[in-house]
Amino acid sequence: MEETFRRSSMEGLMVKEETRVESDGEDVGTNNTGKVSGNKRKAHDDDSTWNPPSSDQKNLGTIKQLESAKTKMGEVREENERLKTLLSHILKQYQSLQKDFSNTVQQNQDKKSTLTITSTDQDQIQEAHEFFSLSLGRSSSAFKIEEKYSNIGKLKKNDDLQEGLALGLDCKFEVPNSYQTSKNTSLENRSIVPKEVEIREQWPLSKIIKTMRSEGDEVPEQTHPKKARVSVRARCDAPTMNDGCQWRKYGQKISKGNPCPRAYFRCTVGPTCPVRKQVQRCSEDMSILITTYEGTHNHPLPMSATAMASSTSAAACMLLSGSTSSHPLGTSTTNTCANLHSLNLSFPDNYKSRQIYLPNSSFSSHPTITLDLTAPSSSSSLYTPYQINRFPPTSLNFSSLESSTTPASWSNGYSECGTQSYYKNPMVGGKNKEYIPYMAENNPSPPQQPLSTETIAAATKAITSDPSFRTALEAAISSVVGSGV
DNA sequence: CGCCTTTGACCAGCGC
DNA sequence: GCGCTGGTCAAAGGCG
Ligand SMILES: [Zn+2]
Repeated sequence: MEETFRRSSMEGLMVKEETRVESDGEDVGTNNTGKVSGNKRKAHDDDSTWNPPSSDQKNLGTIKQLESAKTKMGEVREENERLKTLLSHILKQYQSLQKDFSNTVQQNQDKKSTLTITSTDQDQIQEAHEFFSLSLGRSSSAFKIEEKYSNIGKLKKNDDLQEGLALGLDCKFEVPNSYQTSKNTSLENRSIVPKEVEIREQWPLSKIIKTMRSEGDEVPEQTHPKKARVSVRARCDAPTMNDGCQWRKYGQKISKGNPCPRAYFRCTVGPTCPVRKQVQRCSEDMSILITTYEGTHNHPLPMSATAMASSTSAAACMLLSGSTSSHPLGTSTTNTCANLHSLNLSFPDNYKSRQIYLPNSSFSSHPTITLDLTAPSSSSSLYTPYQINRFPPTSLNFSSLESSTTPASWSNGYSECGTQSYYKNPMVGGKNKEYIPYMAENNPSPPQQPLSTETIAAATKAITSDPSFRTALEAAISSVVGSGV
């Protein structure tokens, strides 16, 4: 399975690479300025030589065209080489990550050997493996995106582009600097929507959960399925964080124990998008803004919004996947995870890790991942040791990550905040075509019963110790933080 | 005019 | 059953 996927994804990569070069050639060819080494191009060249030799000027022009074509061809070849280098780089990283991951899984298994090893664990591990393979499969399209981006000459939206680039790079594949510079090459091509991603059917999580629940006979159907949440704590003076998405406020409440009202927002990018977020100031420190995301988008997202979105969906997957796979519909779970994780983001190197912990809010019935951007950067305080709760807390400390140059806004514990008017965000109004397909929660990944402590713990541990997950979360936060730039 | 925010009403879950 | 609380709805009004 895994191998199959990896292979197929590799083929996809190759095919796309070739396709790209060819199409470039054709583009160039139609302009009569370029030449590419394929047979196709030779045909073009022959065409040009068939011109009646009536005018020397025409011949001269043809020669000049040929020269420039050669030059361009050289450029294309260079780029091709770069891409190949990049590909091998990615593969190397993938392999090392896979090693890491299997190590982690093994450690996990060892630790759990004292406990009863349930089928859930096995499945989980399997899922995780499948995630890797599938995500690489996705990365082929991601790679395509990269390629396309590499052709964008102007770097106006460089930040967003980087996000887009990173978005495609699953499993912490980092873009080599040499490659990044290659974005300076000319040519214009922005149609960057891999169909394979677009096509994916999209299921609201709640629907899925209900479906799953109805399959499981003993569990009574609940009106509010427990959706995983991602909570972000950041210092922010503005009323809300600008995460690149479009939100409509649909409610406000003064919650108990906090004088500051909690605002409820709903994603309005897609008409049926189930994503919600809650924004509330911390009662202890009013400068801290707590933003809680719930659900995953079922529509394409602006570049600036994808990181956060993928993080939430990844979190949802992470927290919900643990108990499902022992059921007949486990395959769907796997898919979900694959989808979600495939959206993992690698990030431009300059992000310092932050605390990420999974208290799984014992106070609410929602499993929650909390990302704390407010603590001093190198703080290593671990949150909440294990407790026996419905959703046992798990803590993570990411400060040990190697990549570390903190953006100024982060190092202060401050994040960029947008204004309330998200719709004013130039990235959102449809002016930009840098939408990347974002599919998530399109497949069932719900628990059919309350998650067992061990399962959740194992799931969170396994996944969060996975570098790609860390990367994804970092990316998400970074996106939120940097989206306003 | 369309989309937004505001805000009180309403609903469901939960504990007693 | 009742009250509390969190979350959502929807009418009303504002804004560009
Ligand atoms: Zn959405």
